[in-house]
Amino acid sequence: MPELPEVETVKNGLARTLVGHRLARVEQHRADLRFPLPPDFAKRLTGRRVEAIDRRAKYLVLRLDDGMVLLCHLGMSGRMVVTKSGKATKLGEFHHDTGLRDAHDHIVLHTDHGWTVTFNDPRRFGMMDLVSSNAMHEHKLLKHLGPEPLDAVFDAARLASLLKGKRTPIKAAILDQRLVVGVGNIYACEALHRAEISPKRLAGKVQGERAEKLVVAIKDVLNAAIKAGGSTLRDYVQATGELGYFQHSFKVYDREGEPCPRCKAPIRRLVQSGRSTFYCAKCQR
DNA sequence: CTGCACGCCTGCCCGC
DNA sequence: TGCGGGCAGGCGTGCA
Repeated sequence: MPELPEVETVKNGLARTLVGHRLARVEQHRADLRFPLPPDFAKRLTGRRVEAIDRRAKYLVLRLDDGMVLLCHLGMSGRMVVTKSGKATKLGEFHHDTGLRDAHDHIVLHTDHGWTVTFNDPRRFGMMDLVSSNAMHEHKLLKHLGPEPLDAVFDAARLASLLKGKRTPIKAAILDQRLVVGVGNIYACEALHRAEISPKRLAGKVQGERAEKLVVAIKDVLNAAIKAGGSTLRDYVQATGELGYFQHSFKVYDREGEPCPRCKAPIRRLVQSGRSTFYCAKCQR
């Protein structure tokens, strides 16, 4: 489910349920997700109070009352399903009154006030880890991450300098989490369309005016998507059951053959480093 | 160092 | 109806 706007939406949904509450019981149904879960994972979470929930890049950061942090990444197909008394609040199609568990419900957190948060991830590209709060930014998976795109420090000058001399296509560059975090395949396509930049343009040649337009496009598209509650694809459901609706605002993503909303030329699809890119060959240069 | 293909998984959709 | 191929919001690894 996740690019930055979806993770941000999940974060907000989880915060309402978890912050200020203790994890009275934790179910762990697998030893590993993408990576092995740490030893005594469920045991170490049990009894902890969730102090706050943050986001870094596409990682959820649950701050616990013992100075530890629960890091979660949703991968491609991970979801957090919030339920009460074993029933979905809405639309949680696999949480029936019977209490039957879905085959991909890997971790279930039960709070001290009768709510559950279920991490469900069919493809298991997601991850969870426990790390001390102090050491979090030195975590192997976090230490090379680039700037947050919505931070003020991420501006045209910063982007231009990050791209300078890069010989990869700009589409690949903005997907690279070492350059800037949070932008995934959908929002990369959408941001490049907004900025009228071809996904094939050499990253190093996105400078000056183009870098300015791209920074604005990235920030605008992410902010608009957050406001819409993220994008809901293939019937996936957000944390509390509400559906994000930004997918209705896609200009190019998954719209091959449809007319470009700006110039009416047909949207094209191409594959770059193994991933679909959707773009308008006429107005993106 | 850089850029890119591959693999990790399951599920769904399409064409035959 | 069944089956195979291609595709899917991510990212670490290993290769040239």
